[in-house]
Amino acid sequence: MLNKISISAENFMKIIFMHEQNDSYDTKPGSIAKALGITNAAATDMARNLSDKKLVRYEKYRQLELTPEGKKLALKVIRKHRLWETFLYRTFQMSLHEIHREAEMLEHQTTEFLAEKISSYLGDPEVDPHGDPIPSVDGELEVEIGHIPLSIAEPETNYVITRLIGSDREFFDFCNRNDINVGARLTVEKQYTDHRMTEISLNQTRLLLNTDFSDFIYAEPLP
Amino acid sequence: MLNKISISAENFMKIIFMHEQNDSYDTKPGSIAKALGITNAAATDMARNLSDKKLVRYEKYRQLELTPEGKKLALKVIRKHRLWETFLYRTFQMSLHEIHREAEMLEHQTTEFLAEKISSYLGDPEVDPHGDPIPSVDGELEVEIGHIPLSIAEPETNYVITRLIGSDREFFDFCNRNDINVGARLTVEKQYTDHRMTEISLNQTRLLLNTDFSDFIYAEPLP
DNA sequence: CTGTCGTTTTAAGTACACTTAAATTTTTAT
DNA sequence: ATAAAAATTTAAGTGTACTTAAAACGACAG
Repeated sequence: MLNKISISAENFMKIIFMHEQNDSYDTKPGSIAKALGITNAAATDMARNLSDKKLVRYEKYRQLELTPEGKKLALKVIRKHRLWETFLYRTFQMSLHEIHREAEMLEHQTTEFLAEKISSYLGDPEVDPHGDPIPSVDGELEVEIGHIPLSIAEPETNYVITRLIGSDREFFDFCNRNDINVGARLTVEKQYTDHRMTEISLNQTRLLLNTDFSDFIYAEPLP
Repeated sequence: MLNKISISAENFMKIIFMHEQNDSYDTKPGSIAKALGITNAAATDMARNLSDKKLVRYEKYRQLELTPEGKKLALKVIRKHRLWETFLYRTFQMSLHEIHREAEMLEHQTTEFLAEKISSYLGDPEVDPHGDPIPSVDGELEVEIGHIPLSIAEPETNYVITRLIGSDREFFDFCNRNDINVGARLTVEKQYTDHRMTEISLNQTRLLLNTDFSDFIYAEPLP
């Protein structure tokens, strides 16, 4: 009954979960396909497949939804991913870009046994180096409140960075070069709404971000 | 040209390499199949497949042989396996059995980049906790000399344990309970050749090993 | 209300990693 | 030397994870 689930299926459910959390994406086969780099047809296939296994709810032309079991599996994978990221970051001082790339592979070959060794070795961290919350062993994910992307932040206000949710190398290179890390403080100076730019200052430096970056840096206002 | 090679293929080549090193095994599809838990037919299939890719030399009814490229790939996988074992052993104090089980999975999802991080973190070790030599980055494997299984060791002679090559849990449980570790010293007291038993003593204790264990504990004589 | 555009689904096909069963070859035992 | 036993190969078939191409559908613009 509890037969092994494939790497492709794990990734598929992981993406559904992430899109469910993220209002800017839908969970129809097309957008899952796009995120995974496969064709729509392949995604429909997988959806029907996982539906048979009762991990995904699938009705033609409608949004995909994870069943409770599907969600549980997705969270297990995400937990392993974020534990690996934290571990690689701390142990080998790898960059945010590198840890993501490696965790993406390791997450699928990690037993619960190892995952818990890693977790307790790290002191059961609650967030990974990108600021993403780590699901608990029993599949709870802390709800996140109050943080917003810099692209819609209030001008002339002080913020603390809570998450860096980009995934490409250039984004992380940029963050690195400018000390943009989870926990860093900054001031949002001005929003150039028409041109979709955000001016911030941190460390006595001013930076002008376009939405390619400002959409992916989350922060919450300082009191 | 350098297209990705599958986990199954990596394991297949790894077993060929190990059997090539080990006179007690042959490298015909049948024994590879047995080691992998697949049917002979599947092994023949894979052999033809890897032959097309020039990683294995295959002629009907004959022993399989790795080509130089095949050997290089096998050694890369074995390097990753043994680095992971060493790392998990040192970092999480996992048992010899556990590290093998986990490394068996992780080895296939480890970039050269990560492997080298692990290696230098560990101080570029030459052997793993089982005493198995770790292939170098460029695919050299130290030739092993002078060590033999306890089953054929000289009676009334002192030895130092160099390798523990079992793979099942009971074997490692046994080693653990009796302080049988790489580097430990012992005396081979007597060989009961007819009954295929070896009597050894270490730590003021006498143990009678049958070949299920004495074939898998390697040692070299002390001067 | 309808036509069109974009998406989704279906259909057909490929590659891989297997399986079982039958045919063939090699090995071994007498 | 030869026949039986054991192993290997071939053949046919399965499930997964894809692909391309064609058909079906839904959203919405006029």
